[in-house]
Amino acid sequence: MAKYPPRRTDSAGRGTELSVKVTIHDVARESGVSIKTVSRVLNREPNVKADTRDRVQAAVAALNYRPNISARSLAGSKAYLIGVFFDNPSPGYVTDVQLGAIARCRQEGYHLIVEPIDSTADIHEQVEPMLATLRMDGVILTPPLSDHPVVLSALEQAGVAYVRVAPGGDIDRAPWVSMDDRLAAYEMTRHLIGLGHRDIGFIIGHPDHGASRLRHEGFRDAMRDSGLAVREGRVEQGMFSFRSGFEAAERLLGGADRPTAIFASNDDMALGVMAVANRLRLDVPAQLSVAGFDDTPGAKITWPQLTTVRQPIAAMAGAAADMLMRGVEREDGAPPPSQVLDFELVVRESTGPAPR
Amino acid sequence: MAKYPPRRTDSAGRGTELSVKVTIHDVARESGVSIKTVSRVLNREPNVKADTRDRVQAAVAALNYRPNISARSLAGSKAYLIGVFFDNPSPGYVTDVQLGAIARCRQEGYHLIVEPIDSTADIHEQVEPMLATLRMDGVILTPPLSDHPVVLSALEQAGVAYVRVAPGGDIDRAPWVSMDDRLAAYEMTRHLIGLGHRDIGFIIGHPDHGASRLRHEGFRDAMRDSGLAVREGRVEQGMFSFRSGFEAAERLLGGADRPTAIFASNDDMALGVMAVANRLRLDVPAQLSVAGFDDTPGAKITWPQLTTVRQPIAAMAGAAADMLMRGVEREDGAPPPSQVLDFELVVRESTGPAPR
DNA sequence: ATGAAAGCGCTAACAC
DNA sequence: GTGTTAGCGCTTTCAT
Repeated sequence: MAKYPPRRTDSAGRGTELSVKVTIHDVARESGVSIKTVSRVLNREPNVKADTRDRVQAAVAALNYRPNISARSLAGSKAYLIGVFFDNPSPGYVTDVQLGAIARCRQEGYHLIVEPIDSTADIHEQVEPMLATLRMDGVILTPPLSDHPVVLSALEQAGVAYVRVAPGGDIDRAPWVSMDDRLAAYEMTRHLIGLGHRDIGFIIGHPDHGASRLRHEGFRDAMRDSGLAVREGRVEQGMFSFRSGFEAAERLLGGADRPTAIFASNDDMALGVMAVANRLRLDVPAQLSVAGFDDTPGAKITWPQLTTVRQPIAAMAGAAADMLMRGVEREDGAPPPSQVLDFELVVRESTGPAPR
Repeated sequence: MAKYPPRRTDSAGRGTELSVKVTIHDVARESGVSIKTVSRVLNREPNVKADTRDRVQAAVAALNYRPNISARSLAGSKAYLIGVFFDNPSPGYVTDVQLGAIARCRQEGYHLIVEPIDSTADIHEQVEPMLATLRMDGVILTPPLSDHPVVLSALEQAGVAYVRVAPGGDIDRAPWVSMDDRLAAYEMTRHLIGLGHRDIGFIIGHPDHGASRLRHEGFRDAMRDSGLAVREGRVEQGMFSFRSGFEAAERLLGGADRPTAIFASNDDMALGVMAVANRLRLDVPAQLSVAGFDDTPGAKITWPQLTTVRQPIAAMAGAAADMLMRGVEREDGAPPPSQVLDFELVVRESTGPAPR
C-alpha cells in the first residue's frame, strides 16, 4: 500500500526524490541569467534577446519548471484565478458554462474557482469574504445572478471585475455576453406559425431570470406580427422547472379546447409538457407540437426529441473568461466590449404541421 | 456608467476609498499585539490568552480583515484549495459533487478548483502542470477518473493527496468514498422480483466506470439467489448515455418475446428505455417495469417518474473534501479511513406488478 | 537588454 | 503566552 499522502518534500534534503520543487532561481542558474530575466521570458515581456529567451525556455523545459501561482499572485497584480458564480437549477447549464470558461482559461494559465451561491441565504455574507481572501482577477456571473443587485454591488465594492452572462437588464452597468433571447423566441414562434399553428400556448420562465421577459416578448411580437391573437388563458407562468411545466401543461391541455402547439420558455418545462401530453395520450407532434428553449442535454433525452433553441452557453462563458483575462492586462481598465452571440434554431421531432 | 473594472487600489493613497486592503499588520496594530499573535488566533493555535484572542477577534471584525490566501499558501503548508477533477457525461452528477464538496469546504475556508479532464486527449499533459503551479491541498476524483491510472500516478508523482469517489477497484491504493453499488443493484433486482417479475432485462453501464461491473454483479447475484435464470439475450451493453439505453431497449423490446422488466445501470439509459416503450406504445409500468440507478434530476423529468437508486453523491463528495482537509492538518499524513455511505431505493411509478 | 534589491502578506522556527 | 526574524517564490522598481 502506498504511503499517504505522498509527501511533497523529501525528508532529508536528498535531491533525487520526486517533486523537489524547482523555483525561478533554479531556472536562472541553469540558464545563466538573473531571475528577473527568467520572469520576463515567462511573462512574455519585451526587451529580451531572442537567444537569451531560447536559453531560458530550454532551462524551463529541462527542469520542468512551473511558476508557483501563489507567489505570482502575491507579488504581482494577477491571481490567475477566475471565479464562476452560479445559483442555477439546471446542471446542464452549469457544466456547459464551466467547460466553456475552462477551455479559454487553460490556454492562458488561468484556473476556475466555482462558487455556488445560495440566494435563499445571506448573499453578501457568502460573497464578500471569498472576494477578499481570494482576490480573483474576475468573476463570471450566470443567470439569475447576472441580475442580482447584491451580488453586483458586492463585486463592485470589492473592486473585482465581472462579466455577466445573459443579463436581463441594467445593460450599462457592466460588461456582459448574451444572445438575443427575444429574437430567438420570435423565430421559434414563427417556426410554429409557419407549420400552420394559429392557437399557440406559451409558458413563461422564472420571473427572476431576465431572459424570461425577453422570450415572452419575442413570442408576443411574433404572434402580433403574424396577425394572430394570443387567446385568453393561453399563457401560463412557469418557474423553469419540470414540475412547473407539467402543471402549466395540465392547465393548458386540461379541457377539450386546447392549443395545437405549446412553446415553453425552457427545455425542462417543455419536457413537463411532453409528459402531460404523453399521459393524455396526445400524439406529439401529430396532435400537439412542443417547443423548448436552451438545448440542454434533456432535449435529446426524450422521445420525440425536442425542437428547441440552442443557446451558445459554453461560447458565452468562454467569451466572458476572455474579456476578464484581457481586462487584467489593460492598464486603464477600460471595458472590453460586450458581445451578442448567435443562437440556432434546432428543429427536431417534437414540432410538426398543425392538425387537420 | 460605472467605471470598469472598479480599481482595487485608490489612485493617490487616499485612505478612505473602498477596499484599501487591510493586512495582518493592521490587525496587529489595532489590537496592540504582534502579527504572530494575530496569526495564532487566525489559525486557532493554542497558547493565546482568552483576553488577547478576544481583542484580536474584535480588531478583525472592526477592520473587516480577511487573510490573503496567496500569502498563506506561499508561507505555509496549506493552500486552502481543493481540486475536483471530472470527465463525466452526466451534468447532474458533476454539479452534485461540486455542491457537496463546497458545502464542507466553506466552513473551513477552503475553495474549490474545478478541472474537467478530457480523457480523449493527453491526460498527463493536462494534469501535471496544474498540479505543479497550483499546489492544491488535495484533489477529489470522480468516476471514471477515480480509476484512471494516469491520473492517479500523476497525483502521486506530484505529491498531491487525493480521495477517490466511487472507485471500481484497486481499493488499497488510496483513500476513497463509496457506496455499495453491488448491494444496491441487488436490492433493486429483488424489488423487481418481489413484484412478480421473472424475466428481467439488464443494461450494463460504461465499461470504464468501475461501478458498472458491480451493478451487473448485484443483478446477477439477486437473480441467482432467487433461483431465476438470466435468459439469453437479456443483457445488453450500454454506455451510460440516453442513446445507448435507447438502442439497447430496441434490441430488448424489438421482438414479441420480451422481458416484463428492464433494469438499466443508470437513469439516462433508463430514460432511453422509457422512450422506446413509449414509442412502442407499451404502458409503463402495466406492461413493462423500468428501473434506473443514480436518481439524477432526469429521473423526475419523465412520466411516469423513475424508480431508481439514490446515490449519496453530494454526501460522498463532502466526505471526500473532509478527508482531504483533515489530512492536511495531520503531521504524519496518515490516511483518513475510507468510507462506505448508504444508498436508498427510491420506488416511484415506473415499476409495478408483473403483467398477467 | 539585463540585473540588484525590495517587498507582496503571510507562517515557521525559535527566542524570550 | 508572546514577539522577532526569516523566508516562501515570485513581480516591481529602478539601476545600469
